[in-house]
Amino acid sequence: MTAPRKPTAQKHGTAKKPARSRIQTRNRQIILEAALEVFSNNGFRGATLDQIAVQAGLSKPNLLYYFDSKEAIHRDLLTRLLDTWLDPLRMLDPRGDPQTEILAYMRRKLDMSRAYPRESRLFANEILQGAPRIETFIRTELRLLVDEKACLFQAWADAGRIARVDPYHLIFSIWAMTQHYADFAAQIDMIRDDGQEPHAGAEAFLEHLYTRLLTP
Amino acid sequence: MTAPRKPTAQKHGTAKKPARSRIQTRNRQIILEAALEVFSNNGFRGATLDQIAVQAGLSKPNLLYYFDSKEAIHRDLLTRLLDTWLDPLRMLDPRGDPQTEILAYMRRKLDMSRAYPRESRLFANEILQGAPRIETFIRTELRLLVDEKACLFQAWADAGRIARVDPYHLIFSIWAMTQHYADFAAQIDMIRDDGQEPHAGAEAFLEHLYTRLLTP
DNA sequence: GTCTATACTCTGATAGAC
DNA sequence: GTCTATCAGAGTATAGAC
Repeated sequence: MTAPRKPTAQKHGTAKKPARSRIQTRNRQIILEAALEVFSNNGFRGATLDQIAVQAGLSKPNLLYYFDSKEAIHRDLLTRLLDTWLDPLRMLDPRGDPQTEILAYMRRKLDMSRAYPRESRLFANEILQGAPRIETFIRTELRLLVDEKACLFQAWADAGRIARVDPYHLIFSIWAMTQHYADFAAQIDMIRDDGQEPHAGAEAFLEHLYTRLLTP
Repeated sequence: MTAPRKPTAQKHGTAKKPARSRIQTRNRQIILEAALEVFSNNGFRGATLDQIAVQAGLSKPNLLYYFDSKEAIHRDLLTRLLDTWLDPLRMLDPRGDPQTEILAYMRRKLDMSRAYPRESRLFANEILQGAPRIETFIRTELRLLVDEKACLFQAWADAGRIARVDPYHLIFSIWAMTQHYADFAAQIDMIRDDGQEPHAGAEAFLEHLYTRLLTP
């Protein structure tokens, strides 16, 4: 079964990525999935290893066999999240039609918020606490990308291709609007009190809103 | 010194509100102020009585002389908050001009978010965790008020006095947009990286946005 | 009313058998 | 790799002197 693996001599000096067996990868995945559930609902301090262990169907010491610490699990989760967090904005094409592009961006963010509400809440928890663990990410990668796209929006406005609006507030508003349906889902559910998912009707509303806002 | 107080016979059966001396009221106030600071930055589980005690300049046991428990401090804080949380929406006048009224409501929410960012984050923390302690409030008082105003917005739209938009999403969007500047202030500050307060420019942007959206 | 000392519980992490 | 047992520290709450 297991093909005789070479000693995997870690060619590149420091043993950064220890080769992982199938069962290792699988269990790490199970733990991360469970941890996402628990961290997103309770925040870092509110979550306990016990909860995560139960959710994962593993024992507490076993969790710590796969990860160095509670902190390490959380860090891993955040790192993976940030990796994809920027994609929707990155995909925004400077050569496309301005209004179409911005609406498509809003739609991608809304889709992410619907497909990955736990990731959104994990992120929201982190920002609410002052973003201690992702400050670098925000100050560098995110900031750079936002500046770049804000510049583009400004150029579009200057050229009369979209209405004159502050490009930064435009981006903030898209974040606020789309993430709200994931982060405040509990409130929305309780107010609606029908069986509908919190995002129901949001796309049509936001399309209408941003079309109105951006048409020159 | 202490004037011989009558046994304060608590006329109304159960001793609900023990009469409080000046120093009691004052210290309770100091504790609540400190607790707001700590809870809003760390969430309920993330906050410790030690932090609150230091922030308040009192000893830990002294905190528990004025409040029964950590939970009690938090509950008191939330109760006071919810009391005023609905005011901006309550003030919305059915007899006023629709667009003016909705814009004024947005402005009041934005002003609250600027003047009371810690309260906003306290609330956000609570919702993020699934609103366990304020579920009743949301399902009754808040829901009732929202339903009432949503009904009004619908009537205004039917009468052609504002554009046709989903009234619930309209309200959600105002919450999302205005609270974002308090709840995600850390992120906004890091992206802007000028000295400006997070709310800078928000009012003009949102006025423009909602004027565009609502004009029939 | 306020403080020091302390009891007790929860939780992150480790030891060591299997 | 996984488990039981357990430690050490943090954190809420109480006792009791002043």
